[in-house]
Amino acid sequence: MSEIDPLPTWLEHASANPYLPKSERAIWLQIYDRLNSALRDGAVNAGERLPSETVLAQCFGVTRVTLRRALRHLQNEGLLEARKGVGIFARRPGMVYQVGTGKRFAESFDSVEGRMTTRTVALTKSRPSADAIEALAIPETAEVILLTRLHLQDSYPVYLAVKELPAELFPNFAEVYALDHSISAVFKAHGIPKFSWAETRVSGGFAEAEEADLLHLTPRTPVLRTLSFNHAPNGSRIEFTRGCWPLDQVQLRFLPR
Amino acid sequence: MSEIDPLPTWLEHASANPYLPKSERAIWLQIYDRLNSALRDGAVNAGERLPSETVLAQCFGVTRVTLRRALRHLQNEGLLEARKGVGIFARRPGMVYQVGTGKRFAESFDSVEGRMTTRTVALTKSRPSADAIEALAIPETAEVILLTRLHLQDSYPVYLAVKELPAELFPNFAEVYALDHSISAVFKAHGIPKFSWAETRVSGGFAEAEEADLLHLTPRTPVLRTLSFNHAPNGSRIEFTRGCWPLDQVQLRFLPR
DNA sequence: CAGTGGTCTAGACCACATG
DNA sequence: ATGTGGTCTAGACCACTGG
Repeated sequence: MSEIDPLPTWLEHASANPYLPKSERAIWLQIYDRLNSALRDGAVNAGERLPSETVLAQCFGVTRVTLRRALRHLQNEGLLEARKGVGIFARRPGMVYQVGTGKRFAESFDSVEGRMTTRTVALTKSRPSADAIEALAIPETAEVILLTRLHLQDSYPVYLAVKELPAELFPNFAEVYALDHSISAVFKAHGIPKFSWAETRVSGGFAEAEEADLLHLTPRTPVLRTLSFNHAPNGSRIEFTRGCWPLDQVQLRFLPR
Repeated sequence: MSEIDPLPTWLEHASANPYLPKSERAIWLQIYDRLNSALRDGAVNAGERLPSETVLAQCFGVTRVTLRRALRHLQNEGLLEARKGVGIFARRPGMVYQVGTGKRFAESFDSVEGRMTTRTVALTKSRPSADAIEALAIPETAEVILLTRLHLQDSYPVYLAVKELPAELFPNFAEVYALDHSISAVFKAHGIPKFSWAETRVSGGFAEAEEADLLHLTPRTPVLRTLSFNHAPNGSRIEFTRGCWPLDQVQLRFLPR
């Protein structure tokens, strides 16, 4: 940080009345409350960097350990991201994504404000994962196309997808996909003009290092995980997707039809 | 604990070679690994109490702070539950519950091993919550039946449900429900022999104090939350349910039909 | 009452990213 | 070289639970 570096106004206020020492509520929770408000009220903007832990600890009149406890919980809730050696940054407060069923996945984001884009992180071939073997009903010696994509809203990552597809069915995957990064274009080019959603499973987990990096989360942050299956009209299974979502930023919506 | 209280065998082993001081992996993560294995391998049985934090810290040759870090993560994963003033207990490692759609909720647990039971925690009347007002399409001045139920597998809590139903539609709710604690029996008694699932929304969150207590979780543990809606054949909305699940213990499964 | 987990302090060293 | 977050120590006091 620069030489004198003035405190943000929201922090000055906190600095004056740091916390209530004999309150019912633990000190770290009071600090959590204040930071939480500052983040949700917009006193701190998304992407903005917070003062360092040392400075914050001094402002609130506590040890770094106590301060870090508050920070850790805000990270778990997806409001903050810590970058080692760099600083702590405000994430965007959770918007709700209505990821429906019955409709194609791309349409799921229609109701979202802002521009949704997709970044292709990796495209390789490999052996299928254990889940994919079962989901796609292929032998473990088969080859799959492994496609990792990151979905962004206004250049902000909100969803990480790792897809596995039977390589045998899509000999020209890379070529077609390169054109406009569209999966359905690949399907169409291989004689599958329509495909339909077969099943989705939702569970919870914790962000691995790479997931955290791509999603701008602190490692080991809780996340929502999805397993999805698509099949062709003839019933053959053509796509298996593992999804990873920041826990607070998504609301998955399922309708009977 | 009793006077001399011998260490469990799995701990003795750890005690001898506590951790690798100059390893890549952080000390607390190495401790996490050991405890994790002990819990998943069955070296510690579900419901069993661990030695106190002080004892564990000594065994692993670390401070309580470091040990507690490992414990906290195991709590987040639903493997441990800390009870203040009492001790730390092993939870049952996560089983997967296939909570389907299209079928009635009770059937969702059919595939589960062990005996599923339901405990009625509370049954009162009150004003509808904000979510319920929208979900049930009732005015905020209306009255709802507020029903809290805990679902157990072999007397182990796996799912907490808070239901809201328009009181107007079910004048004899309490009487009928008292007979065999069945919701569908109540519906039937009020002229609704059939009802169908309308929608489910899934999101994440963190266990409140009461939720944690009922589900045998440590407070602020990450959980899966569901919002479900049921309606009668004529389309009127008759039930709104908020569900809370231990993050690791559930896999929600959604099919198109 | 004694033992437990929950909280907090005041230091310290490290790996990492940036200029 | 500097400042950052990540880790760890060695104490301490508290509120709670159970016998």
